[in-house]
Amino acid sequence: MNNALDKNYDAQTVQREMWELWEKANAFHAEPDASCGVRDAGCEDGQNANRTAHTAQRKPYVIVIPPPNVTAALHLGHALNNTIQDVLIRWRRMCGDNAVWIPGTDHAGIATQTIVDKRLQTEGKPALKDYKKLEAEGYAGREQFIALVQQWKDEYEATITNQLKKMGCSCDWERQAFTMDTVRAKAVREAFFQLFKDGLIYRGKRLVNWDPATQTALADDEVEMEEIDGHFWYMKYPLVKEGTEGLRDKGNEEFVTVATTRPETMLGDTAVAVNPNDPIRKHLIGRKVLLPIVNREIPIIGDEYVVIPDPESEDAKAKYASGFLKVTPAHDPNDYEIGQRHHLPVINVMAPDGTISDQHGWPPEDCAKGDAGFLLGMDRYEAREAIVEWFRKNDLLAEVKPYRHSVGHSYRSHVAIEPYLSDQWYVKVTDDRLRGAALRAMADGEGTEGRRDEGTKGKSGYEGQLRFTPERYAKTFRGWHENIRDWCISRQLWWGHRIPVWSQLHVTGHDLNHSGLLDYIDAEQKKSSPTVWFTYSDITDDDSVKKMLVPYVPGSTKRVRNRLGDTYNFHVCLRSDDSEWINKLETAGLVRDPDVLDTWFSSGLWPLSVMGWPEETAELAAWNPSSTLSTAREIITLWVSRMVMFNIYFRGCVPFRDVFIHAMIQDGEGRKMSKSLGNGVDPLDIIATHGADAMRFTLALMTTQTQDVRMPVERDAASGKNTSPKFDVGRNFCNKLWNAGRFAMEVLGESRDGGTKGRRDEVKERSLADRWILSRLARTVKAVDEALGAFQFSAYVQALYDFFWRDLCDWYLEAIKPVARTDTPEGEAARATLAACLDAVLRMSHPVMPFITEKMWTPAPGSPGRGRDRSIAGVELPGSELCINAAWPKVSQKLVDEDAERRWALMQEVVGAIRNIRNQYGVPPRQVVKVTIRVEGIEASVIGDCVELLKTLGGVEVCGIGADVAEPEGAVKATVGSMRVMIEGLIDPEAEKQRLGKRLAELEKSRSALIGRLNNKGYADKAPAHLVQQTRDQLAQVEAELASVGKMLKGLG
RNA sequence: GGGCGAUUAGCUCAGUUGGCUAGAGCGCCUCCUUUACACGGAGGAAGUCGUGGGUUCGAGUCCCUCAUCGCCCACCA
Repeated sequence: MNNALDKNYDAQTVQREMWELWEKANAFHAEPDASCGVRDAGCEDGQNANRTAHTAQRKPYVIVIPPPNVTAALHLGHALNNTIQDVLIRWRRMCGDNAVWIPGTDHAGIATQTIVDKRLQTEGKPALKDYKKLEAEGYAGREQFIALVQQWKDEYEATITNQLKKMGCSCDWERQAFTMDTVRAKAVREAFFQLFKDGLIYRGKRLVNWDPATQTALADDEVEMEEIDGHFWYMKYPLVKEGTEGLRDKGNEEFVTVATTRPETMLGDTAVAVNPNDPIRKHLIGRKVLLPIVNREIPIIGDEYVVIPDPESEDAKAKYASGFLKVTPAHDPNDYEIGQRHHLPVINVMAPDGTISDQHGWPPEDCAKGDAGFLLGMDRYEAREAIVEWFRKNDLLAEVKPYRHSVGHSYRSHVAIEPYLSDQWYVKVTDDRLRGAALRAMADGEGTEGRRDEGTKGKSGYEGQLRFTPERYAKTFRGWHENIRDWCISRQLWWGHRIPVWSQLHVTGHDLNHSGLLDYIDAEQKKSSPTVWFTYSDITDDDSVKKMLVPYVPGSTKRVRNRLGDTYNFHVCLRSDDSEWINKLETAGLVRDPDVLDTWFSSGLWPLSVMGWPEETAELAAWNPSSTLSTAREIITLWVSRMVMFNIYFRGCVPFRDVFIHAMIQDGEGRKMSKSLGNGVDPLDIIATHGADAMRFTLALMTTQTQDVRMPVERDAASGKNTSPKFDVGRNFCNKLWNAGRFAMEVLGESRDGGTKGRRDEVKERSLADRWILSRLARTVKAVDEALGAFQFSAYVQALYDFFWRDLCDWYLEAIKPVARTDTPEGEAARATLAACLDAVLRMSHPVMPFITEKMWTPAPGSPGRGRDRSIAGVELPGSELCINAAWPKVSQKLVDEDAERRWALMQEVVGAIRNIRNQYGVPPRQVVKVTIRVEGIEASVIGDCVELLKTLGGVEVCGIGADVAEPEGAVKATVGSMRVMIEGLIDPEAEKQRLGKRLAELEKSRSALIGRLNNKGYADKAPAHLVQQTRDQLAQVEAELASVGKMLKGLG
């Protein structure tokens, strides 16, 4: 390795070298320290006061990465989030914590499956459809397809890992996890089993968000609303004459008119509703209508959900409403609820692909009663047109109005969601053990109102432990849980954790008993740690639509035994892939559920599963709960919520203490970055053009608490890659740091003491410059600690920037140049101070710019670091081989020196005035000018002590300082507070006299013009007042300048 | 429709219990290749802090109104 820093900073080489150095040192790896966990250590103070560095008892600091989806490479948003996490981890590691950052990836069920399918299609290869066909024919199509997805996953997992490493992420790479690897699979099985056993997982027939394209159910939050230009169709349903039910009186018909945006669902109508408070229509409640096309007779019911029409209303619904609402329980969530309230039949008229069908809940005999046959097999949109056309032809279409409204679309396939009645598995998140616990977990009163069950006496280990930053996101979290519905967890996909349930539907108790299954299960369920658990629903005397699954307790197959004649849907959950049990179940005729789990089920377990749960590992004991979760706000509901509920449920504690919600990165126009817009930026591209440190620095600088980050994107002509000039800031900072380091090392290296001789000097001996810069250092360390503790990454970077560039480089380095290389006490002290400051800067910068700081740490003997202790009085900088492991600087606040700061500020002002004058008069940089300063009182002595500094920084020769120094002839003067700074020799008196004389003439001319105008009676009386005033003001200004110029002329003699 | 956030120099943003003569970076203008750095240095111009009210000795900061933009949630009559 070189002994000195190269002239130019080569980010790419440094990144490679430093990464190898860290890997060789195994610097990222941590082992759990069994003696203490986050949960014991952290409550009283999660942020600071963590100065137990290098002692035996280390506090854990744990971050579990939000696992990126293996669907695609990481983008800038990930770069931001992972920069934040790495900053925190590296900071805490340097503070002496046992810091660990656990990496991993997410299988991202539907997203990955869809992307792989799409790619296969575009490549013209056999795609999902074809494998489904194979599977149907018994040829293991499922396995083959999953193998292809696995390939994709391997590829992208490698890509993502590489990206994170290139960014410098100091994850414990030995602990890399994947949501679908064997350890995580075990956690998923255990969690599912426990929830199943505890009655928190049930099978329900409900309206789900059905994606007819991918043919799977979606969670509520996988549905995106899109504005659609649609129509309102007003359709007339003939009233059945009272007393003549079943007959249609062709001659003298009455109608009710329903309004709908979805005419095709009318096939499944089972009622028409009116508001019981509707004075005009309520009398029709109890009557019946004959549903056109289908000839189904359906009741008119009263339900307050119905909006009473009001054409004047601002509300679109009231404006468009007809007062009659068609009720289609199978195809609309609200109608479904109305149906439940009124015990209406549920008639599903569509197949899973969105075509009209009488095979999925519409009894063929009911369908055959009317004329609906021609619609069977039509796509829902075709059927819509056909039905509208039918109504038109039969003179039953009253009106059509255009209507813009939003419609749910699949976030994957982007087709409109069909509310669809189907059998799905649900987690009963509305249970107080899940939802209630999550609400109670929130800190600072957030969540305490959610505590409804006073029976839970006192705090139970998790309450009030969860804190959001920025705080406002606690509201999002709370609101979500208050309105949550049970969570549909089954997905009709192949890529995912397969649901560990074996079922037999419509089976009699006799059959179950006969196979001996009930005996096996009884025996197993009595064990303290059973492998199987069963539930059933009795479908004999109730339609399965309403019946939920009944979880059963040990020994209670009795009920089935007692009613062997009944028919059941029978479900058995297996805790593990126990082949003996699988054999028993399948012999008995049970079949494994083909569905997989919602991807969020496994990511919800992430903080547990990465620690090896359900095994009682040392990691689990020490590192769950973790310390901080850093994530994007769009994921608070999808992910954070579920982790909190699961962790509390399975382990009785929160999964993490702090949730930091970071900003979103948008493009220059405030749009989301996305592939379709082509405005996405690959972090690797930025690393190539600007360097990893520059990227991290810039991202951290832009991360404020309130604003999303706008990132103007440019296309680099040479590479064709997207980049942004925003990252120049970071690159420039790196460059500056590099060069300041080179300068310092040169100065320290030249001297015999290497900058260590003055280290034990006393404060009183320090020069003003030393006192001042150490005061600034003390303030900076404090500011940086506070910023990082409060997740204020921008403030952290800004404080570094100001101290290093503005104070250290612009002023201190320049100030000490004359003495820095001298073999004097002052020179020694300056070198020690410089070494300490730069060393501290490297340490403080390391979390955000790890590569360059590590590089600058190691190379030269005279340089900071290399195991060398750089401490000086009040500044603790113990030696360390590597920067990554160096102790975080500890600086005494006693170094804050307000007197030195005041003196320095005064000196800076004088220098500023001098420089201003020099610039204005075009004095060449090296030309020394003569300055005289008129100053009184204490300030006189302050400035008097700064003569050398003024000389160095202002390029002046000081001719006089004092209250009554004579004003030099022909001097240029400036006022600084009560001081007067005068520089002579800049003005050629004759030329200046001429210039001023000319100006004097101009001013006098304009003065007489203004006076003339004001003396004009007409003007003074008639012109608008403000104009007159303006003229007066102008005159006053001219007078003032005249006086000034006159004085100057007099001064020139 | 409900909620949250934003609106400060040409651009991107700071401004944490009300005291600001409102800051930074980029860009712009002038000067400078001086032996750490032109990815640099010195200086400069540039804002009635979205609108309209209110509270206060004092408001970018607190309250209300409106406008514009963004996000989240709800909703296929």
